[in-house]
Amino acid sequence: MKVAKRTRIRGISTIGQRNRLQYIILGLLNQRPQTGYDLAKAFENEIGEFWQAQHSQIYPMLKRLEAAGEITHENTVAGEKLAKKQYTLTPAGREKLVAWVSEPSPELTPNKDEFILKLYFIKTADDPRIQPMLREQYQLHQAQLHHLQQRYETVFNNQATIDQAYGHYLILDHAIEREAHYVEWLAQYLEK
Amino acid sequence: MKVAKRTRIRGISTIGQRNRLQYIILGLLNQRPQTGYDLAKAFENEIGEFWQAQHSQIYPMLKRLEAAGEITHENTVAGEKLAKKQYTLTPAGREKLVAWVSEPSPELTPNKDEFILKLYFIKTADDPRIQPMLREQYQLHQAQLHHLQQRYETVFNNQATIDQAYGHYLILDHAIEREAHYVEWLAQYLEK
DNA sequence: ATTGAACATGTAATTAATTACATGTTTTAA
DNA sequence: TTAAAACATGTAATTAATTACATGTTCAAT
Repeated sequence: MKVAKRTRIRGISTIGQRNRLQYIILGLLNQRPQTGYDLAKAFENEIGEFWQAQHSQIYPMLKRLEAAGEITHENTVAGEKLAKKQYTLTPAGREKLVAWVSEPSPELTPNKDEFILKLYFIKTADDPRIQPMLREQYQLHQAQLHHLQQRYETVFNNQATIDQAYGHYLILDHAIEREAHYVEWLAQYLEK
Repeated sequence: MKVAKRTRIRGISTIGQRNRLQYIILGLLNQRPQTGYDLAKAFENEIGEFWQAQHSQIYPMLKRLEAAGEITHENTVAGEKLAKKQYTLTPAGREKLVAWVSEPSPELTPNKDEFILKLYFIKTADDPRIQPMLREQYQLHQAQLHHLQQRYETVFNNQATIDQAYGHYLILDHAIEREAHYVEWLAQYLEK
């Protein structure tokens, strides 16, 4: 069996060529049968908070997964003649999904934040660009924090929802904590 | 002038096609003239903490930047005949670097963390996979935290170094805070 | 003397992902 | 009724990045 090799620089591995989209699609189809269009929509909604994919990547991936026997589709027609393909997980697909979730994730992902990258090239504390940059990032992350908090209040307003989507709850909680902490860190270096 | 377009999903933009490597190379050459080999080394050292690039990407990029008039090179020979190309920023290259650092960075970068992605597909709090996953991530991020703290102690052991590499200091401080907070978050959900 | 690690520079093949191109249907609101 | 938004499915072109292929030199340790 072929195993993907990864470059590894002091524990931080590259992330580009791992093809996680296939697992996301399997995971989404495990929730319920869906069309490619539905999956593309999912990337504009909750999963879009932490992963992106366009329909131009999704449709070919659906064909690949079907060719591999991990999903199947059923043709349906909406209205008079609008063709739809409803995709479903096969047992093999479900197995692959479970295997992926169960296997270790021993890699740190580099966070490719352009602001951080720019800071690296600023040498002195009195560089006049620093404060405007901090202010811009403060606004950006403050807004994102509010957005995530609103999502939390909308989605997880009762214990039942948390119980039914516990992983989603965890990662939203994590994202909120991360943004709150980012904002705090920025505030620490912002001049009053 | 052609301007790169970006997809945007509720403020989170994609990051793939932005070609930041060119700016990193300009930034590194601004510090001092260097060879492609030197630049590749830099990605194994401090800049490697938050950005990666292989020599197979660096050498072609150097040619592109030189063709664009942003860098030039000088041939030197080490020992008897080992050819080296020492690259230097041109005024145009320096201008481009300054422009990039100065322009806004109004985008949030999605953090493509595989562990987070897997969590999303776990539905209930009593799923037996959660605790082992949390423990694995705890170890991973604890180790990374220690690594970053050691780097901090090695590199920034005096005020003069902080003053001369203030941006680097900021981002290392940020990375340490981020990891410490990640570890705390994991601990919160770890069963004793 | 020899050998392995580090120095040094490239190209080729492949994959993932983005952006653009392309076409048609159904629903909803003005 | 008509026009725009949303539904629905694809392909093509391009870019960034990874992995592998390819070659040769110099230095340090044995």
